[in-house]
Amino acid sequence: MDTSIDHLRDTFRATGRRWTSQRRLILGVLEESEAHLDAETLFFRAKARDSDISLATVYRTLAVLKEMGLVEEHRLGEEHAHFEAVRDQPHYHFVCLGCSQVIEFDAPQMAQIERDVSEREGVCITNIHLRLSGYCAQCQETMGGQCGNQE
Amino acid sequence: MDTSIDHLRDTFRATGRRWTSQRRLILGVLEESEAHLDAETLFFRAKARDSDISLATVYRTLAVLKEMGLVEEHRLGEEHAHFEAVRDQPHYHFVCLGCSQVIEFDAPQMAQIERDVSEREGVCITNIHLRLSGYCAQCQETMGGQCGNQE
DNA sequence: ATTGTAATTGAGAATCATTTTCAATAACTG
DNA sequence: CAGTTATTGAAAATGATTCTCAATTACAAT
Repeated sequence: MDTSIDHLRDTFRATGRRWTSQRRLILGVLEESEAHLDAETLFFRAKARDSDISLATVYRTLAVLKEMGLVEEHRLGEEHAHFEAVRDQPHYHFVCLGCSQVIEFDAPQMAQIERDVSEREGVCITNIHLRLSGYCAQCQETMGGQCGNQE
Repeated sequence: MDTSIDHLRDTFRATGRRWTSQRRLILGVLEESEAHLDAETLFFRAKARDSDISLATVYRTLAVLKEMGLVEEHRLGEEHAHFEAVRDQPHYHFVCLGCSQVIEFDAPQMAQIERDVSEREGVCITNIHLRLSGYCAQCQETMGGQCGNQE
């Protein structure tokens, strides 16, 4: 039978890439994690299972997985990138400026925006990044109900 | 009379900040530029008028202007940040993966998304970053009509 | 205007995330 | 199994941004 892992391996081979233990490992960690891992966190989780893996390999593998459309990169804060395995339905992110928690949400209106912009500007859209920021319910309480305007 | 520049100076003073020639210069360059300058470009344009200004001051000033809500920072590519003076109506960005051109657009549907998310999640939203990427009309032609899916 | 003070500056060093180099290794091909 | 070459680990390199520190300068109070 043709498992999803087998299929993945073939996808790698078909593009002249190799299906290495490091790549299997990194993809595994990504898929079984809550989303939004940064490279460092991913590196430590991978290292727990293969103490020889290097941070450079993590970055290289993430680049390959992005190229293959299996992983998305997000800038949730200004600092460093976060990565998540691509899932079926698209989703967007809210980041709390107080506690840094990330809330995922869907927004059906995006489809319309995409259509509008494509048509109006004649462009072809392949990626959508929507990031809202502000304060989550708890942080609003802590701050006494105010809700400023800095990022 | 109370010009907008006078008002700006007072805003600086009121928060214990100083209204320096460097800050005036940087704000000036930002406001008379097409949007989306990166720090380096801004630095060179400022340097043309004050050869002593340093890149560190550009970054420091941008940080202050962001804090004051006068400037927004965007990640239009993965590499470095771009900055633009805040204008009245919000707008969003499309970035062409072929030629890197940036197209600004408005999306009235965002207001509804903002309301939906605020209510559903109990959050308070202070910032919205929407970035679409893909291929502009010209780049689509050059590539022969295909429109892939990598960022 | 003069002076004291504290914010700001320029220059360069430092930091942080990420990428590259290079020799050694290991995945695939025949 | 052997040859080719993509991939790897380690460390150096890069690029963007931030920090350090002594010198300067804006502002407030004389």
